[in-house]
Amino acid sequence: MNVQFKKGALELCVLGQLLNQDLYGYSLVERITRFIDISEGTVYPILRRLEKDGMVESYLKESTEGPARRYYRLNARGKEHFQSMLADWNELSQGVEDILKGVENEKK
Amino acid sequence: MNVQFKKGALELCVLGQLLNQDLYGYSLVERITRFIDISEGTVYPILRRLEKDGMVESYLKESTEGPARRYYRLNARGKEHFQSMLADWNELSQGVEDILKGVENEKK
DNA sequence: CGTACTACTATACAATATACTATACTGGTT
DNA sequence: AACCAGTATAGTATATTGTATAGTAGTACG
Repeated sequence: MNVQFKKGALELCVLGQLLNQDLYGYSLVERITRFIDISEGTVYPILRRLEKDGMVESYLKESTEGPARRYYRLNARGKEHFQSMLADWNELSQGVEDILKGVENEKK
Repeated sequence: MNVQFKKGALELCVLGQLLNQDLYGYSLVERITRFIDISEGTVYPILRRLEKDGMVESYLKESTEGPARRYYRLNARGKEHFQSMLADWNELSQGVEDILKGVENEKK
């Protein structure tokens, strides 16, 4: 998979997952990896950045299956950010589609 | 528009435009800008990179409306590259869609 | 002489990949 | 009981790479 395509998209996916429930980093990796190849070393920096930028808040919770989990909760600002990113994403993917549209037609 | 989303996507758009006709840098900017905001300082590096990587060949052609235009022609390798990128793009955008799907449903 | 057309470059910025380190618990073997 | 492998979990440093910004410069035309 072209690496560059993922730029920004992974953050959008993380935000989308947090929209309806608090999740911890490792579970985000598991969830997203079902659809897009992503590694831990990518998710944690995203979460740190989101926290630094005031989009999410985090809290620790004990686990019976390993070390304590750090859950992330999307706050109001994060939700706005998600909506804004989603709009951009839709705009871009629509733009790409429009630009490539007709290529097949003209081809023959 | 989120800058990061465009990573890679602009190259895909350039390749798509060159699939059926040779074009020069400035015209690529004009064509793509109709759908996605892109500047000259972004297009020329992409073209240089594509040429360096053996995806396109270029040639000069005089113009009556300004300096000579450098046209770019997509070669066989470039066409393969486009198909490969397009597949990746479709895979990613499908992945993002799948991940975000259901978010609205769960919401209420 | 100003404006549009066209090519091109240098620098900075930002997100991801890679390749780690480190800790906690579980289950099996000795 | 002690050890060890494996899984779960959090985290970091460095390199790579593509785009944005802000230019320079040259040609044609009014």
